[in-house]
Amino acid sequence: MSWRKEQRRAERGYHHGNLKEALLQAALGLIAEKGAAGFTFADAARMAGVSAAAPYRHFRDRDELLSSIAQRGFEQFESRLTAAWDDGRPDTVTAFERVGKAYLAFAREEPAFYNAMFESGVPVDSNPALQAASERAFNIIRAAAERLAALAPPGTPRPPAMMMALHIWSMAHGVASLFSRGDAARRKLPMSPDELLEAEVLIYLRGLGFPTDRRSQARSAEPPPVPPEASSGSGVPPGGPWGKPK
Amino acid sequence: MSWRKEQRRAERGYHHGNLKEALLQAALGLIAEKGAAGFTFADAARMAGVSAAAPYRHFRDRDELLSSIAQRGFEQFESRLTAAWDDGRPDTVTAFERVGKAYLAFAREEPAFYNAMFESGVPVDSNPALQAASERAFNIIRAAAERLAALAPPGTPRPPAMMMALHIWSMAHGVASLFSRGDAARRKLPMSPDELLEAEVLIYLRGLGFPTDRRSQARSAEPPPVPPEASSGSGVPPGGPWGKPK
DNA sequence: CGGCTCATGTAAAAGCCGTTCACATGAGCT
DNA sequence: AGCTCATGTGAACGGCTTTTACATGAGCCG
Repeated sequence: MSWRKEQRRAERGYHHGNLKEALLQAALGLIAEKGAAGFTFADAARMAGVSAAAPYRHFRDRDELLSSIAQRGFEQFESRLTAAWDDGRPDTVTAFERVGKAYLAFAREEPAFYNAMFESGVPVDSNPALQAASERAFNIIRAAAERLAALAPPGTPRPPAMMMALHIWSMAHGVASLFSRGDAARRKLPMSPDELLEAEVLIYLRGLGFPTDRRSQARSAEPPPVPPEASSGSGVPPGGPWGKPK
Repeated sequence: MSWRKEQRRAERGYHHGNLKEALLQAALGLIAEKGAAGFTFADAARMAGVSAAAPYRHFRDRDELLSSIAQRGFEQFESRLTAAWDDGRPDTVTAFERVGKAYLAFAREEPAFYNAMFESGVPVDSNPALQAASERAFNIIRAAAERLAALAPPGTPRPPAMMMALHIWSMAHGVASLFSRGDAARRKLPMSPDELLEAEVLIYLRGLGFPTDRRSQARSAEPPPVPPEASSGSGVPPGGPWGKPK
């Protein structure tokens, strides 16, 4: 009856316009605030200005909303990782590290998505689209690992790219999940999560025999002739991947 | 009124005997079944055979129960890690890898505890006792890293033990959280989580310059005279830390 | 042994949430 | 204008959390 309601109806088109989108946005905000566990279907409805039953016209239940958000999260995640990887430019190792940073940045800047994707208890296989999105995201890491593996110094056995990808993923997820979540109470660290992960990945790559000091890394993705000293123990950059934190 | 109730009263002593313990056990079972998110205070009360209000005599609210379980989890975790570390016997690297395996074993065998500790959204600092227990557990890893760092091959800069500990923790947590949770739907892997983590840690240690083939590792914790070839690139075990999975 | 007291448990109630169902409404088509 | 179907509403059910007033019986004190 109130003119306010009429006006709102006018602003948006039909009934609500696009309740589905509004609910997704509201849920995203609520999850960012109170976590996926604290998020409530009714709250999202209230925030969108509709009754508590309305959301059921767009989502089978609360879990489906969560799953939709997780799916969207994986899609954005994929595009961020893709951009960071930038097809291995300017060189494979640099791009690889950028992917690691992008992983952490996503966890930090999109806590709601990250929460829905990895910490909400939504099983990845609850929804084929979700599963597919998750795999597409992982495939970025996998493709990067593939390129990196191809650069393995000759003479040493070539590491399986899949394994490398899983290792990198576990490191990034471990750091993000333990140390890199914004406002929520987390552990105290002697260095930033970014630095922590960067050092971890560098040490790991060195363990695989990759030269990890920038000087020896050619700018092209094509394997340059590796100077023999680069894969020996003395190729360690002075100070190591750690060193004084800035 | 029912004789059944009377009998139960007889079996246990006073009122219930030890409701607190019964509630903790019930909650543990429920969390193992349905996850920390699905666990309900009322269910635990029902399982213990008391009214829904009774638990409030022992826990301020549901969160405090969860936090108590997380605390207990960290205590058991600490004792498991301590046993696995076994003060670095028979040699530091072997013991170190055993700690990694113990980490995964705990996540796999005590999903309820692991869930409450790391995935329930309970902030570590919600309870000083919880925080302390968590730190004690981490200190095991830290102490192990300290011993390992002391073995760093001479000539190379010594890695900070704290950083190593954080790296190892993030790897173990990453693998456990992404791949190593029992019944819940998880990703498919080309190798077991244990193998994945073992390879990851070995590569990492090699990246720090540690000799990682067993032959070159003395049984004592005292640094043996490191043969110079052990820290060079040719010290790689044939096949690398991966190789055919058994 | 009798009675007091306090910890421990119960019942009932308020408030919230998820979910369902019958019903209302209005957008777009004929 | 009228039909129809997608979309939103209101009311209702059961369940959960938490609080409050009340019950009970264990252990102590005389």
